[in-house]
Formats: sequence, structure tokens, C-alpha cells
Amino acid sequence: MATKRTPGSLKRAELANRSGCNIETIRYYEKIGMLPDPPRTASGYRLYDQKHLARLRFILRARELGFPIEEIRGLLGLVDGGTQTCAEVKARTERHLEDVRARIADLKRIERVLAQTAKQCSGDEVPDCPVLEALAS
Amino acid sequence: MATKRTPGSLKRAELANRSGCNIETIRYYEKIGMLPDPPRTASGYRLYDQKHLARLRFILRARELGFPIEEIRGLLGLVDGGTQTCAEVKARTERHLEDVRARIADLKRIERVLAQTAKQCSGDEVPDCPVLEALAS
DNA sequence: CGTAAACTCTGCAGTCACTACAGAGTCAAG
DNA sequence: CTTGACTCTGTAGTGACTGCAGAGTTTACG
Repeated sequence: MATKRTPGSLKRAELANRSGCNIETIRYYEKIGMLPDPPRTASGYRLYDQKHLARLRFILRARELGFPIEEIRGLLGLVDGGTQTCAEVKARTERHLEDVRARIADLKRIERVLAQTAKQCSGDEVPDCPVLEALAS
Repeated sequence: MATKRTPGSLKRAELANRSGCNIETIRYYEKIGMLPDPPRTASGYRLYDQKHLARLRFILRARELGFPIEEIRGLLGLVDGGTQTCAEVKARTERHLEDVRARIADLKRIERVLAQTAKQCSGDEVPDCPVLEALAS
């Protein structure tokens, strides 16, 4: 019966609610070592605290910005190491920014082709479709 | 010894070379039913023909345009069915186009935030990094 | 105090679109 | 006839989750 003694402790569902994270995803982050293993009650229930919440929010924000997990792990390492230099973080952010821009460029190229091809469609019930021809040729 | 009788028949590596497709991906497309099972030699080697090549190219082009596999399966179904109407293909293409545009919009939002945040970085060896603060807050 | 609902635990399977590998068999050239 | 290049199969791994089954625990209500 070592239940939640500390007032700020959170169970899994509470952490999920406060962070907006899917409850299973939390377990996944723990499994891959992005979140530290929390202490447990005598019966094995996880007890998170505010630090876990802050760290999870950090991860979620970085994910929203499209950082891959391993990159986030690196950022967290910089934070934890205490030796974080703005220069290093800036470099990583800019590298990621280039990735994002490259993906945008890719998608725009795709957008152009799709829009052009679709525009040629008559929209009629004819068997000769410019889209299919473009794909087949 | 039912070897490659027909002149246009292709072995796996040849099909891969001509299409530019990874050799293992061909097998994968077969497995999920995107490419029809080709005839085999007596010893079990696959023998593709020009139709397989054309179909594979169709799939690869559609993939380049970002169509998901299941959508391509649908397009192929329209082609095979012979009842293909330009209207239907156009509708699907436009639906996909909207998907692509939504993804572009997402990435642009991300790009904006990343660029703004990185710009605030001093690039110095200081411990207070605006990027980390933005992620943590 | 009993019980039923709501929560949590674990491990594992599935997603998407491939990609890679191991170990065995087959074919072509020298 | 051997060597190297090809092919065969099944299976596992990728990234980033998501979902489920089956068992145990806690909590709220009457």
C-alpha cells in the first residue's frame, strides 16, 4: 500500500490527460528510454511527477515540429548534460529545418504534377484519362 | 528446363534494372497482389514480360506522386475493369492533391516555427537556448 | 463490506512501404 | 567442373506509434 504519497504524483492516465499524449505512447517512450522509468507503487503502478510531465511535453513539442525521435534524444542529452550550448542546438535545428524544406520542395513538385494532370481531365465518362496515361506512359 | 522461351521475358534483376525498382520491392508488390504472379521456369524462377514491366512502372510513377499503395490498387482496378471513367480518376486525383496540400501546409507551419526560433539563437556558447526554452515551456 | 466499473499491468501483434538477410538451390561462363 | 552470379523462400527490421488480450488492482457506490 505504498500508494501515491507525494501530492504531485500522477498515474498513467493522468499523465496522458495532462500532456495530451496517447496513454500507450507514454509506455512506448519509456520502453525506448526517452522517459526515465518512474517509481512504482507496491503493486507496480507507475507514479510520475512534474519532471516526467515536463519532459514528456518537451518530447511532444519537438515531435510536433517534426524532429525524429533520435534527434530529440540528442536534444534531451544536451539538456541533461548541462553542457548545452546554444550553438549546438541552433545547428541541429537548422539541419532539421533543411530537412523540412526539402520535404516541402518534394511535395510541391508532386503538387504541381498532380494539379497539371488533373486539369487536363475532361471529367467526362470517357475511357481516355490523361491521369492514367501519364502514369502508364 | 522450361527456360526463358519467349524473347521478351525478364528475370527479376532485369525487371529491377529496367524499372529502376529495388529488386526486393518487386517481390513485395507481388506478395501484396499489386503485381500478378508471373509464370515460372521449371526450377521456379520468375519470368516477367512487358505487361509486368508496364504495370510496375505505373505503380512506381504513382508512388512518386505520393499515392498510397491502396489508392494505386484502386487506380489499377479501374484500369483493369475497363470501366474506367475519367471522372472517377479525376476525383481520386483531386482527393490526393488535397492530401498533399494539407501536408505541405503542415510542413510550412513547422518551417515557420523552426525558422523563427532558430533566428533567436545567439549562436554563442551560452546555456540559455531559445529553442530549448520554446520546447520546454 | 461487497461488488462492479474503471483503471493498470505485461507482452505481443499490427500499421505502412519497404529493405535486408540467411541459407539453400540454379544457371552461365571460362 | 568449378566458380561466381543469380534466384528461391521465409523472416526480421525500420519509425513511431497504436491496440488488444488477459490478468491483477483500485475506487466508488450502495
